[in-house]
Amino acid sequence: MDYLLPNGDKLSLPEGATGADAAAAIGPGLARAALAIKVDGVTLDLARTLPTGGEGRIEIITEKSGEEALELIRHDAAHVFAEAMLELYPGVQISIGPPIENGFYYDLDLPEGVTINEDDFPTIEARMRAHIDADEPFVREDVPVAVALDRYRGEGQSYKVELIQDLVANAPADAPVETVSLYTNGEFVDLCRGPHAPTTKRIKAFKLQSVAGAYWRGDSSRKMLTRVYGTAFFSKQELDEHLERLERARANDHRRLGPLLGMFAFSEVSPGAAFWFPPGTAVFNELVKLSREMGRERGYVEAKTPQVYDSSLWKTSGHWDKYDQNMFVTEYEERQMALKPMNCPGHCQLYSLQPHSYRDLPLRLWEPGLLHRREPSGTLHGLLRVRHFAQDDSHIYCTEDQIQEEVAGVLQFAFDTYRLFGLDVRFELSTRPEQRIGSDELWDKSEAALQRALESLGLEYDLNEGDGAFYGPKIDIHMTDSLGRSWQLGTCQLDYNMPERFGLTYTGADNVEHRPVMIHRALMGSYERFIGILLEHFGGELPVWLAPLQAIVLPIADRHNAYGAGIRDQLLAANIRVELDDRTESVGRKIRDAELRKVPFMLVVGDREQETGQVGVREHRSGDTGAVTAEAFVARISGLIERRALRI
RNA sequence: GCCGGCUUAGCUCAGUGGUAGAGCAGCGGUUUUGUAAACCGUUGGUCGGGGGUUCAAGUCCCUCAGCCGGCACCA
Repeated sequence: MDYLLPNGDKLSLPEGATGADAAAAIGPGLARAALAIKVDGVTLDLARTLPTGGEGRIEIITEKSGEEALELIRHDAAHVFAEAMLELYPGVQISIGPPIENGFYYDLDLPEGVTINEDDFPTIEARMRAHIDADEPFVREDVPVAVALDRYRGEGQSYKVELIQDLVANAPADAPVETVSLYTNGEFVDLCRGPHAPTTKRIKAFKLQSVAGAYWRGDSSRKMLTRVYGTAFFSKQELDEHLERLERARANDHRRLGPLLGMFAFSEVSPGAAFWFPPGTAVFNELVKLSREMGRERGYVEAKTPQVYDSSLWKTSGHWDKYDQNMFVTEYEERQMALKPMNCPGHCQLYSLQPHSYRDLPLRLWEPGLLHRREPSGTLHGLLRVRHFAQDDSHIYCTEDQIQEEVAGVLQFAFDTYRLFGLDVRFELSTRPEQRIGSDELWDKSEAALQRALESLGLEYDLNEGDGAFYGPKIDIHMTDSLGRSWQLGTCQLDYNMPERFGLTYTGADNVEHRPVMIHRALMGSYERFIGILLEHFGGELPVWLAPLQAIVLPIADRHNAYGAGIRDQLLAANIRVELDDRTESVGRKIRDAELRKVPFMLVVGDREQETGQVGVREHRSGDTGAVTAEAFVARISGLIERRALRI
């Protein structure tokens, strides 16, 4: 059969040829370098017979193939890890061990009373190293289901038994599962779909990284297994670089930067709630001001609603049933009250307190509302997951005909917002879940409206089928933190349900009462989370308009303090966040301290500046940029702040 | 909430079951400084809280809390 190579060349191979044969036919160097072969987009072991039929496009996977190649040896490393664990901890039950982004993990059920921690890694790694040095081939074997079941029952590997049983049970009727594939390396046999590299020796560098708990099958009602994370590379150097990258990323952790910049801190007396120092509060308020200004330009109107509500409101909204575990509830004068975890019920109440005409719609209510959510202790994470936060929250009440335009407006607004920060965000469209309310026709219409809005703006998005809210589909905006963890920022959700529950109406042109549709939207999400993400994105070097401290005046000697104070006052008068460093310290010291605080502008003033009415401007990281008059500097920084410039 | 780890001065961290330490910060003094750390001195601790073992606990055990890494959760 003729196969097609990536460069367009044809490769003729006899019937029954394997991937290894293909690589050898191309050249001996490639034969040595080959890890696996990709046929029509499917990666296979080199030892497997090449499929006939199909287009026959083949590509040899080598170390140079990037992620696909790394995935192979990381998966290999997971097997070697399990192999080592079975030897070191008799009675351990193994479950699954896939490659993941940047590494692999393996979930194990350790024998009763046995735990492992990072101190055990050197021993385990040494055992893994021995298996890698032994150059054990990975051998695939397809065996009948009954054989595999017998094998794992005999070994007491109940998780493997369950996996096989589920494979059989979940197979489609027209393609029943009769065999499963086992991969053997050394004495170790693992139920595995593959593919794998030819031998363990292809793992050139690896490291176990952390141990964690993980529920079997991701189900919190099932047993918690022990998960070990690790990674593997084709060279020690790449591994070291990877570990250094992780180390450097920690420098951008907002939990480190926030206190360093004097922005916020946390205290045991209120876990999951930030204490905002004045400089952090200034940053927070800049963002609120931004959403207020941008909203006003786009027809949003600001409202204020209460913090604490009678349980009847939460019963009406449905939170009392579905969300009670996540609310702070209190009681007084024999009434049950709860702090609001969301703004929408309050906004619906506000809507219902006045009559509405179709002429009022769309009504775009905005409130930077303070929320409290009783988040489980294990979920808290700096500013990114808190119990107390404020959302740039809006609820748009509109007619069905207005949905399309309103959603497009929200997305454009989101786009405009994120562009200001240079953030590269991901949009995700989540469609109808299995458990839902409303007719399919309504869902068709809602999903189409969201999709059209995304496409009309040319936004790329991922589709999350079945992940919508029970009352409507949604578009979420995601971004990753310094360590690559994904967080949801903004959201735009269509909701036919809550207006119904609250009996909201408007009088149409036909003088008949109609039900408005509601769009929940938040763009930054919570200001807390947004600030956390911004800090990590900018590594603490926020744009001037957002910087907690925008400029600092550094007198060279004490005799310049009075002049410096004058400069500071001039900047204060122009609404610039500025300090005077009049400590009895050398300029070098003052500059170093200001650099560490990442202050965008340092204004050095000495004899020369004092005589000419100037300031010596030093920019964070760029260094001395020369002297200008104080007025010229104020004009420059004010301009940067006013137009919210991303860069100096 | 669950699994594992961690918690010593404001911060970063040392500290064999036997007298709690260093650097930085802070404070006091000297120096008056020209673009990333002047010099000298000095304050500062219920060793996260509580309980236990022991002649003796920062160190060992139990427990609670917070934090870190994951898992589940994120309406």
